[in-house]
Amino acid sequence: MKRTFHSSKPESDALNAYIKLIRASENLSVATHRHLADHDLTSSQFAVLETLYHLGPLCQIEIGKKIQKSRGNVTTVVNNLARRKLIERQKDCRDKRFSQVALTDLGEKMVYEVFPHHIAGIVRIFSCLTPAEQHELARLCRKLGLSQQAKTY
Amino acid sequence: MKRTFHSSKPESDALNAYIKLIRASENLSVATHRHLADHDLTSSQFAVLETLYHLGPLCQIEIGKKIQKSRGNVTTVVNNLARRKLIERQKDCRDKRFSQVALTDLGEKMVYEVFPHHIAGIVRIFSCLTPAEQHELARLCRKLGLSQQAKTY
DNA sequence: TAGAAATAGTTTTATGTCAAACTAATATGC
DNA sequence: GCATATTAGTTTGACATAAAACTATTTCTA
Repeated sequence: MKRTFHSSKPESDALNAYIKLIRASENLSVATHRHLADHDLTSSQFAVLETLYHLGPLCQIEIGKKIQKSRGNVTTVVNNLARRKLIERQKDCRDKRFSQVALTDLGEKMVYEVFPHHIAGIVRIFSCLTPAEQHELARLCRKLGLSQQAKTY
Repeated sequence: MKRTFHSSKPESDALNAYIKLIRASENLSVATHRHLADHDLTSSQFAVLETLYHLGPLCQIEIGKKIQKSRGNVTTVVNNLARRKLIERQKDCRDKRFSQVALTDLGEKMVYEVFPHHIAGIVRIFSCLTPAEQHELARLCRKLGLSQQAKTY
């Protein structure tokens, strides 16, 4: 079988970079997810805990902006964390539409437990690249990211 | 608030590269997903169609290896594509455990319709990088990917 | 060759994810 | 001031995803 569409040079260059980047990112996700799963946390749950740790209590819309997820999804993830008493919702008295979401003591403890190992894992994975290579990778990814904000695909 | 864990230089280099790579990849996913959604296809559904187009009929285990997803997930995605008559399951006569999954004519038509635009979108996004930069990005991502296969995080 | 191990696939359970419809509260404009 | 916009959050429906338990079939092995 092995059919394929015709590819010009610019196409195959772009496609190759695309597939390599996607694969690298998927591998990173798998690795980090595996570690977080030891603490029964998903990536999104950890992202919420980490965000609240760094920035303090936030409303759900703000959380959504930080972790780049939809409103409905934030409701789900926050529900699952609240059920485990890792975070708390508090209705804002002034504007009852808002809920302030804050880490509980238990949630903070979880961040302390998980975060250092999380960082160490990432450092270990990236240690196959020299510092210069890490900078260059970051630069290229940033350039790629910026260019997309304008484009509609 | 703005609390943060202490970060050494190697840590912040790795973390910076990590976050930039994840973000770039997420942006790519959003862009491609938006296009595919116009044809009511998810990324996984398209990945299955594309794989079957390139390699011909495969069993579900093989599909799972190609698109890097679990057995159960392949069942789900294949079900959803089969419901729309884009693919067909055929029980293997020799070994009844296997199902050969093949594109239907309708599925092939879908690939022809979607693929060129899909490629064009990727090329457009990556056009913000020079060919040399695209090569370098691919090289760094590949290096990162390879290093992970050995490591347990 | 009969029982055990392995294999392909499905089902179940729990979570994530989005979009769209919805509710409740606040802000705006005439 | 009241009708209308907007905004924060929830709910719903459809799909994705993994892990684990399960079924059916085949292979291995003693």
